Amino acid sequence: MEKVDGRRARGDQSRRAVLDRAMQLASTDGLEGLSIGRLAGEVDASKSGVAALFGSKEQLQLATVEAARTLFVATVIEPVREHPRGLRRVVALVRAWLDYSAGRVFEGGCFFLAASAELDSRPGPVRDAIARAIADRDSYFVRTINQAIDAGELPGCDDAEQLAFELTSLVETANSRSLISGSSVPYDRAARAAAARLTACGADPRVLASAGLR
Amino acid sequence: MEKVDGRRARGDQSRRAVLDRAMQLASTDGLEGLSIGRLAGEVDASKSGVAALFGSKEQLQLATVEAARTLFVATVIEPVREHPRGLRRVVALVRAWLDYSAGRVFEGGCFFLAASAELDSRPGPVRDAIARAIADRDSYFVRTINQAIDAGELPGCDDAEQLAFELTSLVETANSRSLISGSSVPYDRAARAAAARLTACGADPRVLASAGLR
DNA sequence: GTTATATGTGTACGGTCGTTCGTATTCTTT
DNA sequence: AAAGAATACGAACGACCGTACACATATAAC
Repeated sequence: MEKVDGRRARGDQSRRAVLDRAMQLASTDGLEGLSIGRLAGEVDASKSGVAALFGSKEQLQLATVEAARTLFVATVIEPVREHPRGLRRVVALVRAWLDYSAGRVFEGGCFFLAASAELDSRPGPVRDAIARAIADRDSYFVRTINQAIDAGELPGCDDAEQLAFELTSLVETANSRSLISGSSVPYDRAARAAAARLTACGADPRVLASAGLR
Repeated sequence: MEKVDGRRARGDQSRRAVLDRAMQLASTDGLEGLSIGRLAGEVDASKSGVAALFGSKEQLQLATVEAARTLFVATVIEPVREHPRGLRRVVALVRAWLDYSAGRVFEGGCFFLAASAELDSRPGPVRDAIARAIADRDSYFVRTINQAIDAGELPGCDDAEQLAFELTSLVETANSRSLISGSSVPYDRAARAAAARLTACGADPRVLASAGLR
């Protein structure tokens, strides 16, 4: 007998509908490009209604970032956690991250890369939220790599942060280059480079191949 | 006896003043964030005057991209061309590119990375201009690497495009990570990774060290 | 049943935007 | 000297923006 608050339930549903659109819009037009009026039109609601649901544009942007974060975790992180700790999970993460980008879970490619580039130099709560999300993602990546190192599956690697930086750079550049050139080749280049980098660290080629990293 | 057109000379000077500000503004607030009125205020001109100088906002954006391209060439490409062809020039390019980003020639970091991320998914002439500038820069990079390969200075490298992609990804990620985290560490990571990547190709460590790539 | 709370709508306000028009001024061309 | 072109300005336009307020409605809490 869960206590359901019909008001909140309805409101949450409306918020979700708006946020679903807002994430896509923000990934292509930027978080600053979000417009309450336009958003309201796209979900068949009134402008003042949408404004009331979020309070202000900045709060709408923050909610959009949080929704994107949740979607990223559900799409990339959660599935990866089903792989065993160690190298397997590292390569699964790289593969899932590339697929998330290439699969255009967000119309405009990786949400956080777009948002980061947009708000890079614009101080404020929204920028801070983006920075935090990226820092969290980074630290998860580093932890995952460290588990592989601890398991002895990357004997040639002594700096997890450095390796994380390099693998991240491949994924992110594949994303942006694919978008601007309209080609999927960058994803192949990134996968190939990631495989080579991990091989140089002594990773088992069979594990790499199992994730399609060649 | 050069024929000077006082009108055009004056107009060009005004345009230059506007574009100098526009490049900086666009690097932080985006090309879409450019506003004719705001720009006019910052160079002490009238809104309609600035509008007349460029015709339309889109033409102002295109002129801004062209100005940024020229500045990039003057800052990064030209100095690098004074180094001899081959590996020396490759490492000089990587170093100059990192320095251009870290030195904040544009307040918002690399202009083209910011513009590319912003206009990724927004078809139009401005996006096309960005895409062209990036493609040109890429092809120059590939050509430079091929010269080193032809000179036998990268015996372990058989795919210049792949190497260019990887080095580019390091520079660009150093840029964006430095901006969002407010740290210069990413530049060190990128330099270290670039050095390792080139060393793996058989590059002379002394040449790498001469450009501060370690 | 009454009061409080959350969702929604309609309307209006002040502000900024890009663009246009009329006009004055300066410089080039003829 | 006259005509034309390029700068520059001020004013005004219509459109959209975020926000605020009044108000109606539905649900929860008491």
